[in-house]
Amino acid sequence: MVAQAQPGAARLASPLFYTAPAGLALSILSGMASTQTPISKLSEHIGQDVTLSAWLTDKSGKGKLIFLKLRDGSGFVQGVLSKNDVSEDVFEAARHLTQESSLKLTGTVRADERAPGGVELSLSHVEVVGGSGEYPITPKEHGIDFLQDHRHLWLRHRRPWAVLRLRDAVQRGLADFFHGRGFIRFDSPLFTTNAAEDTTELFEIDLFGENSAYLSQTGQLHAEAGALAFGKVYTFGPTFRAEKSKTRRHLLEFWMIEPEVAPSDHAANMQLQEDMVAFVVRRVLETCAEELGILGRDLDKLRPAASGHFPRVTYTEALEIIRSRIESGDLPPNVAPDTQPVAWGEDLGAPHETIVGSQFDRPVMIERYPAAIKAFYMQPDPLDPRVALCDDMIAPEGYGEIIGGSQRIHDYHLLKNRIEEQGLPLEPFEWYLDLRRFGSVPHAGFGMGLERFVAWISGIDHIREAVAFPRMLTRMYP
RNA sequence: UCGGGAGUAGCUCAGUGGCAGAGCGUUCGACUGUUAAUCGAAUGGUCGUAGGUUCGACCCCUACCUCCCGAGCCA
Repeated sequence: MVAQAQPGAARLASPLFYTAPAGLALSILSGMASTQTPISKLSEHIGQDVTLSAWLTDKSGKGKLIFLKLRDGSGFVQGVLSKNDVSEDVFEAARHLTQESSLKLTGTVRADERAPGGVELSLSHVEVVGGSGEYPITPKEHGIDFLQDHRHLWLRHRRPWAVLRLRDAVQRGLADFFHGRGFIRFDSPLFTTNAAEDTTELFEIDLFGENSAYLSQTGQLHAEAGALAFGKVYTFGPTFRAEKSKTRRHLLEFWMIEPEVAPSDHAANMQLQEDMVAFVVRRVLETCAEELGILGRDLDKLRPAASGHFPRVTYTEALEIIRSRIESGDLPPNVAPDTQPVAWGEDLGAPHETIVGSQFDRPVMIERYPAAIKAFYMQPDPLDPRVALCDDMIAPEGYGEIIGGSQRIHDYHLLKNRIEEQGLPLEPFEWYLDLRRFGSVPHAGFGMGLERFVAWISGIDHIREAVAFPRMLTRMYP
């Protein structure tokens, strides 16, 4: 069970904070705002006295020295408390500080080779703002189930800190990329009445008894309406898939960015994917050295993707790669040795994607899958109608599919036939067919799963860590 | 849904058909440079749940629950 902080102890430790009259509290808070120094800025204040608010992540002692490991959200630093520098009361109280107590500290910033990060605080005063009970996540090892149960607290630790800051950097990079190219953000609804693909993957929502709706599994169809109105749009938001998948690549609720461009075609669509991924990888390499370092990410495995030039292979070529790799017995370590080759017309499984991905040092795009195994809205290749003008982008290092995209059918009759062939009802798609009745044009787009992308960038082995509070078959709490 | 693995102290795990264990954490004490500090002491249990076999079950059997890994499906 989660240990509770003891409010009584906190009040005792800092009576002023809890009992001060409103006016006084306000002046304290405004004073804090003007003098607080974030840990990330400490290196700009060497030799100066600073005040900061932070949480205690760990503590160790050496007789008349106490080392406080501090975190304030912006970064991490060590504070040193020497018995000679502070009053007996402060030193004695510091000896008994508990993990994750929130503190207000005053001290001198000092460059010190012995400190990780090169900067250290010589503390002159420490005051407890909020006490902490027996904090469950210790500096020792924990299992994933325990950590997930305490995700609300686990977020405070280094690894989630690094991953979720990378997620933020990726999201900002994506927004900058698209706006730099004249896209507008155009967000699709989350309640929908029609499935883009298989209805078994939809979460049904009861709407006041009479009607039902579904949680959106893609924003693409509505984004197509946006593209025909604005030219270049992207939707970005949560999507929901009722897949009973228990793998490192699946969430029930995940965030997807879906650009859609009109007019556009298959070739331009693939180039856009490559440019987007390369741009964001470059951005992360430039701005997130600390986060990548905390995660121990091998940057040499990330750098090739920053320079673009992603290989493209057709589905048919991919089958040949898979067949020859299986025949030679040269399989990646995480692919089962009994993996079978794929016959033309069958879909690729995750192990097959891993085999193809392992051929290259950067993402690879597999294009022109058989139309029969792909979604109804994908444009058939005019040179070979058996295949669709579509592609999947496979991340290296076994991270699997991060993007799926296609040129969309722009011909009214062809689209209507495809909907009917799939056994889907026409009525919910009337608005979608309207897009072809009125000034249709070849257009294309794709969807990228944010958490899969972040997992690859971070080098973490499961996408549940790429989102603050993952929603999975076995996880709805906290 | 299918296949494999696991469930014992707050955490990570060992364990044997016959008295329930270790390390870490926590608490107290020592130590002026710790980095998962070290040293000494204290603290800690419905052995996932229910039933069965047995003189005796944490251990063997059955069912169920939960989690982990993989497959399918996908981003």
